[in-house]
Amino acid sequence: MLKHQTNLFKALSDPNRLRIIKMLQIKPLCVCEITDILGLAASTVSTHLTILKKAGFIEDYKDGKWINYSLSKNINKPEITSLMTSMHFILEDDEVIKNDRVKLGLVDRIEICRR
Amino acid sequence: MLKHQTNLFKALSDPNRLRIIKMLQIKPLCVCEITDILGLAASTVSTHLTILKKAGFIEDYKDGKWINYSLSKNINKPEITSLMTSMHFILEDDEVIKNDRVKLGLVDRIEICRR
DNA sequence: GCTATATTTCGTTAAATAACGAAATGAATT
DNA sequence: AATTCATTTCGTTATTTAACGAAATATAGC
Repeated sequence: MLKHQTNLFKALSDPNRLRIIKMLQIKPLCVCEITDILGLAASTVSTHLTILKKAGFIEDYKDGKWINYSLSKNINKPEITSLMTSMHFILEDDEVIKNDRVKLGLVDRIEICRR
Repeated sequence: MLKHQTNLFKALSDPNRLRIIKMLQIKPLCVCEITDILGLAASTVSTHLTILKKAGFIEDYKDGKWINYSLSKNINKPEITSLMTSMHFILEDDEVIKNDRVKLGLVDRIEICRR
Protein backbone atom coordinates (compact mmCIF):
# COMPACT_ATOMS: atom_id res chain seq x y z
CA MET A 1 0.00 0.00 0.00
CA LEU A 2 1.35 3.40 -1.10
CA LYS A 3 4.44 1.45 -2.18
CA HIS A 4 5.58 3.86 -4.86
CA GLN A 5 5.29 6.95 -2.67
CA THR A 6 6.93 5.45 0.42
CA ASN A 7 9.78 4.27 -1.81
CA LEU A 8 10.45 7.90 -2.75
CA PHE A 9 11.01 8.77 0.90
CA LYS A 10 12.77 5.51 1.78
CA ALA A 11 15.26 6.25 -0.97
CA LEU A 12 16.09 9.51 0.79
CA SER A 13 16.14 7.99 4.29
CA ASP A 14 19.74 6.85 4.27
CA PRO A 15 22.68 9.19 5.02
CA ASN A 16 24.86 7.68 2.29
CA ARG A 17 22.10 8.08 -0.30
CA LEU A 18 21.62 11.74 0.72
CA ARG A 19 25.37 12.24 0.30
CA ILE A 20 25.17 10.68 -3.17
CA ILE A 21 22.32 13.00 -4.22
CA LYS A 22 24.16 16.06 -2.92
CA MET A 23 27.33 15.03 -4.78
CA LEU A 24 25.42 14.47 -8.01
CA GLN A 25 24.02 18.00 -7.67
CA ILE A 26 27.58 19.12 -8.48
CA LYS A 27 28.39 16.74 -11.34
CA PRO A 28 27.88 13.19 -12.66
CA LEU A 29 30.12 10.55 -11.07
CA CYS A 30 31.08 6.94 -11.65
CA VAL A 31 30.58 4.23 -9.01
CA CYS A 32 34.26 4.08 -8.10
CA GLU A 33 34.42 7.82 -7.37
CA ILE A 34 31.36 7.64 -5.12
CA THR A 35 32.77 4.51 -3.45
CA ASP A 36 36.04 6.33 -2.77
CA ILE A 37 34.40 9.38 -1.22
CA LEU A 38 31.88 7.45 0.92
CA GLY A 39 34.42 4.82 2.02
CA LEU A 40 32.02 1.92 1.43
CA ALA A 41 32.33 -1.36 -0.48
CA ALA A 42 31.55 -1.09 -4.21
CA SER A 43 28.73 -3.59 -3.83
CA THR A 44 27.13 -1.44 -1.13
CA VAL A 45 27.33 1.69 -3.28
CA SER A 46 25.90 -0.21 -6.22
CA THR A 47 22.89 -1.17 -4.11
CA HIS A 48 22.37 2.45 -2.99
CA LEU A 49 22.52 3.63 -6.61
CA THR A 50 19.97 1.00 -7.65
CA ILE A 51 17.56 2.18 -4.94
CA LEU A 52 17.90 5.84 -6.00
CA LYS A 53 17.51 4.87 -9.66
CA LYS A 54 14.39 2.75 -9.09
CA ALA A 55 12.83 5.61 -7.12
CA GLY A 56 13.49 7.89 -10.11
CA PHE A 57 16.00 10.31 -8.60
CA ILE A 58 19.03 9.36 -10.70
CA GLU A 59 19.88 7.79 -14.04
CA ASP A 60 23.02 6.30 -15.62
CA TYR A 61 24.89 6.42 -18.92
CA LYS A 62 28.05 4.85 -20.30
CA ASP A 63 31.30 6.85 -20.36
CA GLY A 64 34.14 4.73 -21.74
CA LYS A 65 34.75 1.91 -19.29
CA TRP A 66 32.79 3.67 -16.58
CA ILE A 67 29.11 4.02 -15.85
CA ASN A 68 28.26 7.56 -14.83
CA TYR A 69 25.36 8.38 -12.56
CA SER A 70 23.61 11.76 -12.71
CA LEU A 71 20.48 13.37 -11.35
CA SER A 72 17.44 12.30 -13.34
CA LYS A 73 15.77 14.79 -15.68
CA ASN A 74 12.25 13.49 -14.93
CA ILE A 75 10.53 16.65 -16.16
CA ASN A 76 7.20 14.85 -16.16
CA LYS A 77 7.15 13.46 -12.61
CA PRO A 78 5.88 16.14 -10.23
CA GLU A 79 6.73 14.22 -7.02
CA ILE A 80 10.35 13.78 -8.12
CA THR A 81 10.62 17.37 -9.31
CA SER A 82 9.22 18.81 -6.10
CA LEU A 83 11.35 16.59 -3.85
CA MET A 84 14.48 17.38 -5.84
CA THR A 85 13.70 21.06 -5.44
CA SER A 86 13.46 20.50 -1.69
CA MET A 87 16.83 18.74 -1.82
CA HIS A 88 18.41 21.97 -3.05
CA PHE A 89 17.41 23.62 0.24
CA ILE A 90 18.31 20.70 2.47
CA LEU A 91 21.84 19.94 3.73
CA GLU A 92 23.50 22.83 1.89
CA ASP A 93 25.25 23.92 5.11
CA ASP A 94 26.10 20.45 6.40
CA GLU A 95 29.80 19.83 7.08
CA VAL A 96 29.74 16.25 5.78
CA ILE A 97 28.18 17.39 2.50
CA LYS A 98 30.60 20.32 2.17
CA ASN A 99 33.55 18.00 2.78
CA ASP A 100 32.27 15.49 0.21
CA ARG A 101 32.16 18.30 -2.33
CA VAL A 102 35.74 19.30 -1.59
CA LYS A 103 36.83 15.68 -2.14
CA LEU A 104 34.80 15.70 -5.34
CA GLY A 105 37.19 18.25 -6.82
CA LEU A 106 40.17 16.05 -6.01
CA VAL A 107 39.11 12.54 -7.06
CA ASP A 108 40.73 11.05 -10.14
CA ARG A 109 38.86 7.98 -11.34
CA ILE A 110 41.92 6.56 -13.06
CA GLU A 111 43.92 6.75 -9.83
CA ILE A 112 41.12 5.29 -7.70
CA CYS A 113 40.45 2.25 -9.83
CA ARG A 114 44.07 1.12 -9.75
CA ARG A 115 44.06 0.49 -5.97
CA MET B 1 25.67 11.15 10.73
CA LEU B 2 23.03 13.35 9.02
CA LYS B 3 20.68 12.03 11.70
CA HIS B 4 18.31 14.99 11.72
CA GLN B 5 17.89 15.08 7.95
CA THR B 6 17.45 11.34 7.44
CA ASN B 7 14.84 11.41 10.22
CA LEU B 8 12.80 13.84 8.14
CA PHE B 9 12.60 11.33 5.30
CA LYS B 10 12.28 8.28 7.57
CA ALA B 11 9.25 9.93 9.14
CA LEU B 12 7.65 10.07 5.69
CA SER B 13 8.76 6.53 4.71
CA ASP B 14 5.82 4.67 6.22
CA PRO B 15 2.41 4.36 4.50
CA ASN B 16 0.47 4.89 7.73
CA ARG B 17 2.44 8.03 8.53
CA LEU B 18 1.78 9.39 5.03
CA ARG B 19 -1.92 8.70 5.57
CA ILE B 20 -1.78 10.58 8.89
CA ILE B 21 -0.14 13.63 7.26
CA LYS B 22 -2.68 13.65 4.44
CA MET B 23 -5.55 13.43 6.96
CA LEU B 24 -4.16 16.25 9.06
CA GLN B 25 -4.04 18.39 5.91
CA ILE B 26 -7.85 18.39 6.18
CA LYS B 27 -8.23 19.01 9.93
CA PRO B 28 -6.74 18.27 13.36
CA LEU B 29 -7.60 14.85 14.79
CA CYS B 30 -7.29 13.00 18.09
CA VAL B 31 -5.46 9.67 18.42
CA CYS B 32 -8.66 7.61 18.64
CA GLU B 33 -10.00 9.05 15.36
CA ILE B 34 -6.75 8.28 13.54
CA THR B 35 -6.67 4.82 15.13
CA ASP B 36 -10.19 4.15 13.91
CA ILE B 37 -9.49 5.20 10.33
CA LEU B 38 -6.15 3.39 10.02
CA GLY B 39 -7.38 0.23 11.79
CA LEU B 40 -4.25 -0.08 13.94
CA ALA B 41 -3.70 -0.49 17.68
CA ALA B 42 -3.70 2.78 19.65
CA SER B 43 -0.15 2.12 20.80
CA THR B 44 1.01 1.76 17.20
CA VAL B 45 -0.63 5.03 16.18
CA SER B 46 0.86 6.76 19.20
CA THR B 47 4.34 5.67 18.09
CA HIS B 48 3.73 6.94 14.54
CA LEU B 49 2.57 10.30 15.92
CA THR B 50 5.66 10.55 18.11
CA ILE B 51 7.91 9.95 15.10
CA LEU B 52 6.14 12.63 13.04
CA LYS B 53 6.24 15.04 15.98
CA LYS B 54 9.95 14.53 16.68
CA ALA B 55 10.70 15.12 13.01
CA GLY B 56 8.80 18.43 13.25
CA PHE B 57 5.89 17.72 10.90
CA ILE B 58 3.08 17.75 13.46
CA GLU B 59 2.30 19.18 16.90
CA ASP B 60 -0.32 18.48 19.57
CA TYR B 61 -2.62 20.43 21.89
CA LYS B 62 -5.18 19.55 24.53
CA ASP B 63 -8.88 19.56 23.65
CA GLY B 64 -10.96 18.46 26.64
CA LYS B 65 -10.10 14.87 27.37
CA TRP B 66 -8.52 14.42 23.95
CA ILE B 67 -5.15 15.31 22.56
CA ASN B 68 -5.45 16.74 19.07
CA TYR B 69 -2.71 16.46 16.52
CA SER B 70 -2.32 19.01 13.72
CA LEU B 71 0.23 19.92 11.07
CA SER B 72 3.07 21.92 12.58
CA LYS B 73 3.33 25.65 11.87
CA ASN B 74 7.17 25.57 11.74
CA ILE B 75 7.41 28.82 9.79
CA ASN B 76 11.11 29.03 10.55
CA LYS B 77 12.25 25.58 9.43
CA PRO B 78 12.89 25.63 5.68
CA GLU B 79 13.32 21.84 5.32
CA ILE B 80 9.95 21.19 6.96
CA THR B 81 8.24 23.95 4.99
CA SER B 82 9.59 22.75 1.66
CA LEU B 83 8.77 19.10 2.34
CA MET B 84 5.27 19.96 3.52
CA THR B 85 4.77 21.93 0.33
CA SER B 86 5.81 18.82 -1.62
CA MET B 87 3.31 16.80 0.40
CA HIS B 88 0.51 18.94 -1.01
CA PHE B 89 1.40 17.67 -4.49
CA ILE B 90 1.99 14.06 -3.49
CA LEU B 91 -0.78 11.46 -3.06
CA GLU B 92 -3.65 13.85 -3.84
CA ASP B 93 -5.09 11.38 -6.35
CA ASP B 94 -4.45 8.22 -4.36
CA GLU B 95 -7.51 6.07 -3.65
CA VAL B 96 -6.43 5.15 -0.10
CA ILE B 97 -5.96 8.82 0.77
CA LYS B 98 -9.25 9.84 -0.82
CA ASN B 99 -11.06 7.10 1.10
CA ASP B 100 -9.43 8.15 4.40
CA ARG B 101 -10.73 11.65 3.80
CA VAL B 102 -14.26 10.38 3.23
CA LYS B 103 -14.09 8.46 6.53
CA LEU B 104 -12.78 11.64 8.15
CA GLY B 105 -16.12 13.32 7.55
CA LEU B 106 -17.95 10.47 9.27
CA VAL B 107 -15.92 9.73 12.41
CA ASP B 108 -17.38 10.74 15.76
CA ARG B 109 -14.76 10.65 18.50
CA ILE B 110 -17.35 10.14 21.23
CA GLU B 111 -18.73 7.08 19.45
CA ILE B 112 -15.29 5.62 18.73
CA CYS B 113 -13.94 5.84 22.25
CA ARG B 114 -16.85 3.92 23.75
CA ARG B 115 -16.04 0.71 21.88
C1' DG C 1 39.55 -14.00 -28.35
C1' DC C 2 42.22 -12.65 -23.92
C1' DT C 3 43.03 -9.76 -20.18
C1' DA C 4 42.11 -6.13 -17.14
C1' DT C 5 38.96 -3.79 -14.58
C1' DA C 6 34.30 -1.49 -13.53
C1' DT C 7 30.02 -2.79 -11.88
C1' DT C 8 26.33 -5.86 -10.29
C1' DT C 9 24.40 -9.93 -8.10
C1' DC C 10 24.29 -13.23 -4.35
C1' DG C 11 24.39 -15.04 0.31
C1' DT C 12 25.07 -13.82 4.98
C1' DT C 13 24.89 -11.15 9.27
C1' DA C 14 23.83 -7.39 12.42
C1' DA C 15 20.90 -3.57 13.30
C1' DA C 16 16.61 -0.95 12.74
C1' DT C 17 11.60 -0.87 12.33
C1' DA C 18 6.51 -1.70 12.71
C1' DA C 19 3.26 -4.20 14.88
C1' DC C 20 0.77 -5.95 19.03
C1' DG C 21 -1.22 -6.37 23.90
C1' DA C 22 -0.61 -5.31 28.63
C1' DA C 23 0.51 -2.15 31.95
C1' DA C 24 1.39 2.67 33.30
C1' DT C 25 0.31 7.58 33.09
C1' DG C 26 -2.40 11.62 33.15
C1' DA C 27 -6.17 14.55 33.19
C1' DA C 28 -11.30 15.64 33.26
C1' DT C 29 -15.52 14.82 35.78
C1' DT C 30 -18.08 12.98 39.07
C1' DA D 1 -10.08 11.54 46.10
C1' DA D 2 -11.97 8.16 43.14
C1' DT D 3 -13.32 6.93 38.63
C1' DT D 4 -13.13 6.92 33.85
C1' DC D 5 -11.01 6.68 29.74
C1' DA D 6 -7.57 8.74 26.18
C1' DT D 7 -2.96 8.24 25.44
C1' DT D 8 1.79 6.64 26.11
C1' DT D 9 5.36 3.40 27.51
C1' DC D 10 7.22 -1.23 27.69
C1' DG D 11 8.56 -5.81 26.21
C1' DT D 12 8.26 -8.97 22.47
C1' DT D 13 8.23 -10.70 17.71
C1' DA D 14 8.49 -10.69 12.70
C1' DT D 15 10.11 -8.12 8.86
C1' DT D 16 13.14 -5.02 6.52
C1' DT D 17 17.47 -2.89 5.73
C1' DA D 18 22.51 -1.83 5.25
C1' DA D 19 26.71 -3.69 5.17
C1' DC D 20 30.35 -6.92 3.58
C1' DG D 21 33.18 -10.17 0.56
C1' DA D 22 33.12 -13.44 -3.06
C1' DA D 23 31.59 -14.65 -7.34
C1' DA D 24 29.39 -13.38 -11.71
C1' DT D 25 28.83 -10.18 -15.56
C1' DA D 26 30.09 -6.88 -18.94
C1' DT D 27 33.01 -4.21 -21.70
C1' DA D 28 37.24 -1.69 -23.36
C1' DG D 29 41.54 -2.27 -25.38
C1' DC D 30 45.07 -5.00 -26.74
